[in-house]
Amino acid sequence: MADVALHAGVALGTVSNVLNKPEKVKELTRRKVMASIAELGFVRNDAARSLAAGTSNTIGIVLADLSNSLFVDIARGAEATVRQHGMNLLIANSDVDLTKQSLNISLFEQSRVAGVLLAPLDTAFARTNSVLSTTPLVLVNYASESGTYSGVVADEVHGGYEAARHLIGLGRTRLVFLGGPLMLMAVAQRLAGARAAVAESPGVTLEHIETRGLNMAHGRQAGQEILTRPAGTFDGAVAASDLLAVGAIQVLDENAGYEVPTDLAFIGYDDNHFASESAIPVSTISQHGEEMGRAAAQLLINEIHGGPLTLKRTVVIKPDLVPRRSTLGDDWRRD
Amino acid sequence: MADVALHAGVALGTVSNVLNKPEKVKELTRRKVMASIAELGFVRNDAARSLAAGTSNTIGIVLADLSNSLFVDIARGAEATVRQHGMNLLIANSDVDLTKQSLNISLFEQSRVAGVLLAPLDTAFARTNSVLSTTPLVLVNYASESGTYSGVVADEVHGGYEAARHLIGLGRTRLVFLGGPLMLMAVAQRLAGARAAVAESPGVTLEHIETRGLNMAHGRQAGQEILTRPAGTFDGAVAASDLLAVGAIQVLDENAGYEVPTDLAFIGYDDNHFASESAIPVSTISQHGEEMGRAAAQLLINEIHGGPLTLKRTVVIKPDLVPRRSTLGDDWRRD
DNA sequence: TTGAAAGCGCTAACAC
DNA sequence: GTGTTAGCGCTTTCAA
Repeated sequence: MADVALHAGVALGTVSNVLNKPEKVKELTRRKVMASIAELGFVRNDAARSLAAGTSNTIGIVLADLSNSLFVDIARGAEATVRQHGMNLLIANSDVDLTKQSLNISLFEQSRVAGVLLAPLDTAFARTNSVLSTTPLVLVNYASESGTYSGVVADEVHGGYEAARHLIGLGRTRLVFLGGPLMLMAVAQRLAGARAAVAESPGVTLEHIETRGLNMAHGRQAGQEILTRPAGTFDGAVAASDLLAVGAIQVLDENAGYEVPTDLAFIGYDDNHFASESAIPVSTISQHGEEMGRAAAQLLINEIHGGPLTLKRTVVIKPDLVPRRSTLGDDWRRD
Repeated sequence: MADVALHAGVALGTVSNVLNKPEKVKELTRRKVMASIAELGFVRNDAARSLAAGTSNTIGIVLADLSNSLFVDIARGAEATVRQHGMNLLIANSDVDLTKQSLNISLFEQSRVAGVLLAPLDTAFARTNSVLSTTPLVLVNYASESGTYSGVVADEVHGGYEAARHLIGLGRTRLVFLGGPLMLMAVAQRLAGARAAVAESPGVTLEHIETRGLNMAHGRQAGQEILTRPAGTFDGAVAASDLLAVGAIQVLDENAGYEVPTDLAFIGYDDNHFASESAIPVSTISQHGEEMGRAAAQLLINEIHGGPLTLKRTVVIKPDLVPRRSTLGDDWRRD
């Protein structure tokens, strides 16, 4: 920076001002300095900057699983908001590993980012021992039970409710809920929501087939399970994830007897990028990942500016129904 | 750090040594210091550290598109190698935006990471103006034409060749290549490989249906195109991406007349995570993203340790055939 | 506006 | 092994 000052014939402090408070510098001086910066290929050392300034302008986000499009959406949304505030977003992937998650959090702490967004595994944030002393932390997709942190969550109960309502609205009365393990809060809540919808609809029943996970293989198993029942046992299915739905539908599809959605209408959950692209586009509940990311970033930025005593709050984002062919049948038009 | 030293009753320098060169400190002292660190909740300031040390221990990776599983795989592989060397990996997403890509690179430059991995868009790295003055940079999935940078690429020509060979080996003789635009180097090379395989097989023909992109919608259009031809025009198809293949297969599947793979065997490209999970699991060419990531990270680390005069080299990773039902039919067994 | 100077928290080289 | 000290490159007073 001294070189730049020399080259531009100004004081070192002025160069700093050009970079940080351009409005405090005469336009002409500013141009001169900028020119020198370009000519010398100068790149400001952010380590020194944040050491001296005591604050960084980057925010870190720790994602539970980059293979899950929900988290990618969250990151995308967070980035938009962060950029809007002139800050940058750096991503760390925990890859469904609690140890890595802790590591990543402390990595960001060490590098003194302005704040951290944490999108943990459903059950995984069970008291991450890394106690963020000073770094502001906002949770995404997981509620801080103790109210220690602000956070953004999707209203899973509502999502489950909407899914079941949709089927009931289509005249389905013998529902089945596919999903598990119930240890996963999100699954339990979706099921609760579906149950609530059924409870308020006389004549509608809901059975729960518990799966051991939420991916496509589990979906196939669930599909097999459905096939063991007498034909017509169910006429509507809510799956706790799109993958589950797709897997189950495949099995049902291979074994003539159950046609989707005629015999059995299916709705999934997550709005996974390929849910709309499978053979039978799957109706689903979208959690609006980008919106969650944006909201979380906003909360974090508030906290960064507001200091540690900023009121902690939890923003709840209502998921929405995205009906497709697996419930509407041919009425559904592909774009 | 001074606090820790005081608390532990040692000198400040000793605390530094405990953190950086534990072997230079007596075990007892080390434990005392660690205890104080824990008790005081001390977190080392990495900004100061890298400022003083002149080197950071984190590596940044700039990814073209987090929604593309190839890039996620690359990141995962890179992280494994980076961690193995005691360093950390931070991810930035360019989101298919050249401007963001440049921004992300300079972001990493500014924060003085030890090195940068860049996985650009196919054609997008056209002379990114950010000239990394000092920061070592290694390319992934894109070859530096000028030999300025080391890099890791998949052998696209070989991949295309293998795909076509697979179909020819199954007795298919009237092939079609789906893919485009040819502006994309990867597509052009895959096509070239397929052509090479056809050229060495007398009696086998290859037609090219050019698409305007590589996603599922383009695949559907290509499928329509195939349907306009007389039945039996083609008996084998190589698609430049899995999404393309899945889209085309869907269209063919809906319009009885073409059964996959009986009438038309299909092979895609990328080993996209859902290629194996679509209704008809799609045979594909896997680019071994994780391996590419590992190799790139290794090259970068070599360069970091070896200094700027390290020999630049390009590692080529051969993609492999992953046969599934869309070519093998019922012979293929789902796991 | 400008120039000078005091650190930010840590590493590394040096004597002890 | 341990304690001391001079910076790393920048921001930010403060007086001019």
